[in-house]
Amino acid sequence: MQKTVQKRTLKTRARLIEAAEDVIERNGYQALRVEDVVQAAGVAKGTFFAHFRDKDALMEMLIGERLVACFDQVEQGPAPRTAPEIADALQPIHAFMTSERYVFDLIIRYSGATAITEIGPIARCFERYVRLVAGWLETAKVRKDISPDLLAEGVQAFAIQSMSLKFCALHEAESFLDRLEIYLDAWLTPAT
Amino acid sequence: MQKTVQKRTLKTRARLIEAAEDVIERNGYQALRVEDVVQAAGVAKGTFFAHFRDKDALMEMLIGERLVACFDQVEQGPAPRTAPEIADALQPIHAFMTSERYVFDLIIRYSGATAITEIGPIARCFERYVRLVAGWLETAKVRKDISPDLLAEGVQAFAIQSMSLKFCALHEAESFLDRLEIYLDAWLTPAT
DNA sequence: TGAAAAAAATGACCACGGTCAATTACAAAA
DNA sequence: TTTTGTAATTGACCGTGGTCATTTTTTTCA
Repeated sequence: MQKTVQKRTLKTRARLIEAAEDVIERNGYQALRVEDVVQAAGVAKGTFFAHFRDKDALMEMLIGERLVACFDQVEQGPAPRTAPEIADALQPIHAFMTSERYVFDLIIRYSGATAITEIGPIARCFERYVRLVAGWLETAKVRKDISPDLLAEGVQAFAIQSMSLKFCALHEAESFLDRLEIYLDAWLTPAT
Repeated sequence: MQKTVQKRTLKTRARLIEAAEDVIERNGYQALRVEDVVQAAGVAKGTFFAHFRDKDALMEMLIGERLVACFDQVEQGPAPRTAPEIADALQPIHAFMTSERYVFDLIIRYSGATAITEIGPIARCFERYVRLVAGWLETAKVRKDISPDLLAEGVQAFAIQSMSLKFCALHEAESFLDRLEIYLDAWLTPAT
C-alpha cells in the first residue's frame, strides 16, 4: 500500500513542462497543442494526462507561475499612496494578464475556485491581489469610511473591468491605464 | 448575380433554432451538442455551419435573446433610487447571467466585441446595461461628483465581481445580493 | 536474486467541433 | 418545359482534447 513516487515521474513531468514552455515561448499560450508538447517531450499522449488533469490544468500552472512572479515583482516596490500610484504599481500584473486574450480568459475562468479542494495558483493570486492592495490602502491617502479589504475588492473589480474593455473594439480609444486611473480616483477618493 | 434567399433557408434555420432550444430546455446550455441539434432538426452537420459561424455563434444568439428579454422586463419596472433598490431592480438580469456557469462565461467572453463589425446581442446588452443604470442614476439619491455614465460603469464592474464570486467556493457564504448591495452602497453613496 | 505487486507509460481509440468538395434543390430565363 | 446558374445541403473527413485496457518499468520483499 505504499505510494512511492519514482524519480522517473519527476523527470517526465519536468520534460513535459519544459517542452510546454518552449512551445509557448515560440507561439504564445493560445497556440499550445498537447500533441506538440508530448512530441517535443518525447512521450506518449496518455502520459500527458497522467501528469495533468487536462490541458487547462497545465495552463493554469504555467500561467499561475508567471502571475506569481508578477506579484513578487510588484511586492518588491514601495507601497503606492494615491490612486494613480496604485494603478501604476499594479501595472506588471495587469500587463501580463492582458498579454493575450487567451491568458485573460483563462485567468478569469480560474479566478474563483469551484471547490475548496481545488484552489489553484490563479485563485490564490486573486486573494493575494486583495491582500496586497488592502495593505497599501491602510496607509494610503484614501477614504476611510469602508474597510481596506472592501476597497481592495473594488480595485480588483475596476481592474478587471478596465482589462475587459482593453479587448473590446468599442472602447479601445481610451487607454487601459487612463481608464483605470479614472475609476480608482472615483472609488478611492470620492469628492462628495 | 442575384442573392435570392430561398424560403427553404429560413425554414431550416428555424428548425435548427427550435431544435437547439429544445435541447437546452431539457439539459441546459452547457450540455448542448451540435450533433444533437442537427439530428433533432433532421439536417446534416454541415448545414448547421452554413447557418452559424460556429457553435458559439448560435449560443450567443440564444443567450443574447434571453438576455434582451431580461432587459425588457427590467425596463418595465419603475426606476430605483437607492443602492439596494438598484441591486434589486437588476436582479432578473443578474439571475439569468448566473443561471449557469457556462452562460456566465460565454456572456463575459462576448461582452466586448473584438471588431466593430461583429457587435453581437450580448455586447449590445452590456452597453444597454450602462445606459439603463446611468438613466436611473440621473435622478437617484447618489453622489453627483462624477457622471452617471461613469457611475453606471462602476455598477457593472461590481455586478460582474459579485457574480464571479457567486461561482467561487471561497466566497459562497455571503449571498450575491448582499455582496452587491454592500459594493453599490460604498460606490454610489460614499460617506467620506 | 527472482517473483509478485505497484507505478508509470503507451497508443489505439473515442467525442466533438468544424471543413469542404461534391451533390441536390430551386428559380429565373429562354 | 427545358435549360442554366446559383443557393442550399450533404456527409465523409480532419484536428484536437481526452480515455483506458494493455504493456513496460520499477520497487518490494521473501
